[in-house]
Amino acid sequence: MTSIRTRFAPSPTGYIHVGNIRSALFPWLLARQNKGTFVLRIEDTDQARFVEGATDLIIDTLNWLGIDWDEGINKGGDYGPYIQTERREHYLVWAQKLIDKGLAYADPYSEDEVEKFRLEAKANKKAFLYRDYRPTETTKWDGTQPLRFKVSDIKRYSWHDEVMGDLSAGPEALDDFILIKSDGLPTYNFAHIVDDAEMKITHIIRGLEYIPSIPKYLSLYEALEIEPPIMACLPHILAPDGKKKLGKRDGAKSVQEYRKEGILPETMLNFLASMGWNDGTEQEIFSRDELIVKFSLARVQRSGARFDEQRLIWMNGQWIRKLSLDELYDRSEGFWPEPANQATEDRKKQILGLVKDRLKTLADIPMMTSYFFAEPTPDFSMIETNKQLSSLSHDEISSLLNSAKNALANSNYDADSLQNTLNELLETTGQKPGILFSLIRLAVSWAPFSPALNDTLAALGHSTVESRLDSAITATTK
RNA sequence: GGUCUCAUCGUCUAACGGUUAGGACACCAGGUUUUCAUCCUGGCAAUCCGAGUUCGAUUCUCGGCGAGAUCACCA
Repeated sequence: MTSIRTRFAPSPTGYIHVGNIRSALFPWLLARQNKGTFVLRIEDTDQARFVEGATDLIIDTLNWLGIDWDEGINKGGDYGPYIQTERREHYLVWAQKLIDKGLAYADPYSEDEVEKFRLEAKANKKAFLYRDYRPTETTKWDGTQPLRFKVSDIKRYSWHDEVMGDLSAGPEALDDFILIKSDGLPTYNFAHIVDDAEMKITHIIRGLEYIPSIPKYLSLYEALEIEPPIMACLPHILAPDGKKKLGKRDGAKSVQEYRKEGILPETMLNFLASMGWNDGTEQEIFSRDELIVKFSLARVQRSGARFDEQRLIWMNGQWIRKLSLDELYDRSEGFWPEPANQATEDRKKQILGLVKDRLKTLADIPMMTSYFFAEPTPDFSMIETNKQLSSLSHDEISSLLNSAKNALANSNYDADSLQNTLNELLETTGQKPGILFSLIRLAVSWAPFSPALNDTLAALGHSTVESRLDSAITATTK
């Protein structure tokens, strides 16, 4: 059996959004699972929509996710080039085969004329088919006109789709579509067939918006005498707040945006895979390696799935807790608050370990940790609005803080002895933990929440705690 | 309008034709004797409608309704 070769073939027309990237993930999983080959090809035949730098963005995104390719751009391979605009001669060779067989002809009409046909068909409430207007006589194709495919076998096509099952479509789906545009570049419809054949792609995996076009491809495969590869169409990912296919127009976020919002690549991979796929068990969290082992096209869902950000964030929390501290630290680069730049790696890891259970995204790091690296700004309204603390008078507050300061002065400042000190303090002051600990917590952090008090104090250290308590006492006494 | 596809809790989903229709997110309540979170318990909540096949249908068939995709010199 020949080994599996799959591909991802994006167009460099802008950012990759989360809906697109799944058509990279699934073929990649399939290739890795079968020790096959994954190819990255750039489909840049639409010059009008070409966006400078888009290819780099695609590469960055794939790199971040850990979706690596064996052949293609930046990698080379035996079937290159892997950029369509560099493959013009390849398409011309195949086009010539069709011309020689009388299965391709020059389109004599202007765009306006074709548009008129289209409107006419619409007015008659008929589907527009170019072949209804097929010219009886054509001139030799000189490369300045569009080259059209001449469908010769108008019939119903049936084929098998690895995800959708058995599909079929009637003759209405067949037409004389354009193979090569008047600018000399092929259309997707032609180019991908040539490329996939030359690159020996065994499985084409793409979105289900291609289903209506597949009969056209099948008729072209026949004309070209190419054995069609295995095909699989993926259900759409739908916008979070609608039922429509997720698209840039509806504000679909790019993968990079989620990256900036502190989503881990592990989460993204896991989440995208589990939208429309599951292994039949109750497992929710899958690592990259587990996905590679367990993935199968046969278990891909047929209906569309909404992109649920709440679930994404939940899953991110799961992954944050699952990663080792070192792994998490690696992922945290670029998310630390400004003042943390002065801190050592060990110090940052220590703090990260403290807040790990509290993080939902990496973007929470500054809010959770900044008071460990810089003086917080006291905000006494936090005391006034606190349910437990609001009833305390200024005198009571400064007296409690003073007692705390005195008691803590003798502590060793490790988490255990601090806890002992704090417990003793509860007894001597006769206060409830909810009051005493909340007050100390606020006075040293001025944050809405923080790790366990003893851990927080230990991480801050003796002198910092003391000076923050002093400031709080001074401010209260005033 | 033509062609094509899809259909289980609000959301993501599971269920050889036989289950009290399961899990997860979200939400609600409680516990983990400091906040926030983590973690643990419990709760709420679904087979689009109608026929047919069958002893038995979420599952198979047909018809509706509904939703989506597509009908480019875009991919």
